[in-house]
Order: sequence, then C-alpha cells, then structure tokens
Amino acid sequence: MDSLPNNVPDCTFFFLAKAHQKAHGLLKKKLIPYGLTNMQHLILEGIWYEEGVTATELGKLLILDKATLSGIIDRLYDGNWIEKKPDKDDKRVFRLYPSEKANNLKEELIDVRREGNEILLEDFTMEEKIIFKRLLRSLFLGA
Amino acid sequence: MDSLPNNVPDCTFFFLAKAHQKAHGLLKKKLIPYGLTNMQHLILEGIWYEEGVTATELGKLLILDKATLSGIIDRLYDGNWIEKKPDKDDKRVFRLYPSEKANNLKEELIDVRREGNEILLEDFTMEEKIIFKRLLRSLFLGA
DNA sequence: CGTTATTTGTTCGTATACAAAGGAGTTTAC
DNA sequence: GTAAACTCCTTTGTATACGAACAAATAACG
Repeated sequence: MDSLPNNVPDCTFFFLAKAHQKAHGLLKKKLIPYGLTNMQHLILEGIWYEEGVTATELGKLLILDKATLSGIIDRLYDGNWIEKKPDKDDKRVFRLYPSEKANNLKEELIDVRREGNEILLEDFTMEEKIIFKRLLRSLFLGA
Repeated sequence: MDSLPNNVPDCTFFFLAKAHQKAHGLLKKKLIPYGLTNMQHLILEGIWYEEGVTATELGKLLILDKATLSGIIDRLYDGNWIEKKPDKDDKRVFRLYPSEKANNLKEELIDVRREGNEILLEDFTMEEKIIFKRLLRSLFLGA
C-alpha cells in the first residue's frame, strides 16, 4: 500500500481535514514554548482585537461553540493570560481582558501567527496564496 | 461587534480551521442517520479501499495517529461495522474487514460522501473546484 | 407586574487528536 | 541464540468540538 497521494480519492472533506491537520500541527509547535494551544492563542487574539468582549461575542466572532469556549476561557484564565470582569448591567455576563503577562508577549505572539502563515504557504505563488485564501473564505463564510 | 468576515484578520490558519469546521459539520449531519461519525466513515472507506489492512497501514494511508485510530476502530467494531482477524504471521497485528452490515450500505455510504463533496463546493465554478483541491493537496502533501 | 420566552454561561457525554509511556511480539546484530 | 532495537497496538492525560440539558438572569408581553 502506497503512502497516500495517488490512492486517496478526490475528496474535499479529506483534503480539508488534512490541510487543517498540517496547519494546526505547524502552529502548535510554534506555540509550545509559550504554553499556549492554538485555540487559546486564537481566543487571546480575539480579546486583543476587542478588549472587554463577552464569551458570546467571541463565539460569534470566531465561530466557536459556547461549550467549547467555556473550557478554553477557563484554561486561559488558569494560565493567567486573561482577566474576567463582571458586566455592570448583566449579571450573567463577564467581560474578558488580556492580562499583563499576555500584553507583554502581545507583539511576539501575533508574530508567531504571522510567521506561521508565511511558512504554511511558502510554496505557493503570490497568486495562489490570494486565490487559496479567497476560496477558503467563500467556503466557510457560507454560500 | 460585527459577525466576522471583515474583522477577522487575514489568517490562513483560521480560514482553514473554519472551512474544515464547516465541511465537517456538513458531512456529520449526513452521517447521523447511519450512526457513523466522519472519522468512522473515513476509516470504513479506507477498509473498503483495501480489505485486510492493518491499523498501522490505515494510519499511514489516511495520515492518522495510531492512538486516534485505536479508539475509532474500537467503536467501528462495537457498532458491528468491521471485523478484526488476527494476522497469521504477526501476532501483534490484526487485519480489518468490512462487516456484512457495512457492505450492505457500501454504495449508499460512498454516495453520501460524494454528494456531500458536491454540496460543499456547489458555489465554486468548475475551475475553482479544481484549483482549490489542487492547492489543498499540495498544502498537506508537504512542500 | 407577573408569566413566558430568550439569553448567557456551565456541565455532561461522546468523539476526535496527539504526545508519551507501556506491554507484547518481532527483527537485528554480534 | 539472545540481548538490544524496533514495531504494533493500547492506554493515559490533556485539549478541542459540539449537542443537550441546566441554572440564573433578563427581556417580552399580555
């Protein structure tokens, strides 16, 4: 049995899963030194993008299930990456802010993602990169 | 805070994760009636592709961690989708075969994937479909 | 204003992922 | 031939995913 390329059927589900698997693994390695997982890093960037967001807002912004978010936020909090402050009006809600520890690493952590992105697509031509990202976007942004 | 499209940074990691998330969800729904998960379905197709494969071979073919495979194979076995037969020469190995139940649904299950693939890319032009799959392949098949 | 509907976040159950370590079996090497 | 090296599969621990059910709180509405 060969490795895979020629055998694997022409299945986009599979291709997407494997492309994601590879990308995920690439970023994962780069984040290990920081003790952050990919998702934790993503949520942290979401909080930097809009300090004081609520879990629900983050879920909509990043298309994440609230149940999934709950755990990630817990671990970010336990790792001292974020702070939780109760909302003044709504007692159900708490708002999320980056911790000092997080802010000290902000530029560095954002660079990790930026560099990772470059490495991920380093073998694509400029045109391919643009097309690829456009197609990915149009795919998940729903037809 | 808007939904996301315009806000989300130009991050391929994110795009890939979300495209995969959407594709995964689409196929997942189509498989619920059969009581199969996406991964179980994929492994089953791998076994149809080469009856008698070993777990290690499947892992290489489908780029799956052996630890992950172990559990999926267990559940496929528990669900009576596959049979496990010990290898004649190597006592560590068992070979996997589809069950009668699986074979009775073979065409139908393969169609589920085929149709899912079409729906997934239905808004792409023929050219876009080809380019998209080519780029995904070249991405995960390594530089 | 009080009952119903909705919303926010948590918890539970199940299924991936995957690193790491372990047990059993097989192959290499000297 | 046997100890070291290697391979196959399982198990353990941690982190997503996500449907479903829940408690608490807020909004809607008659």
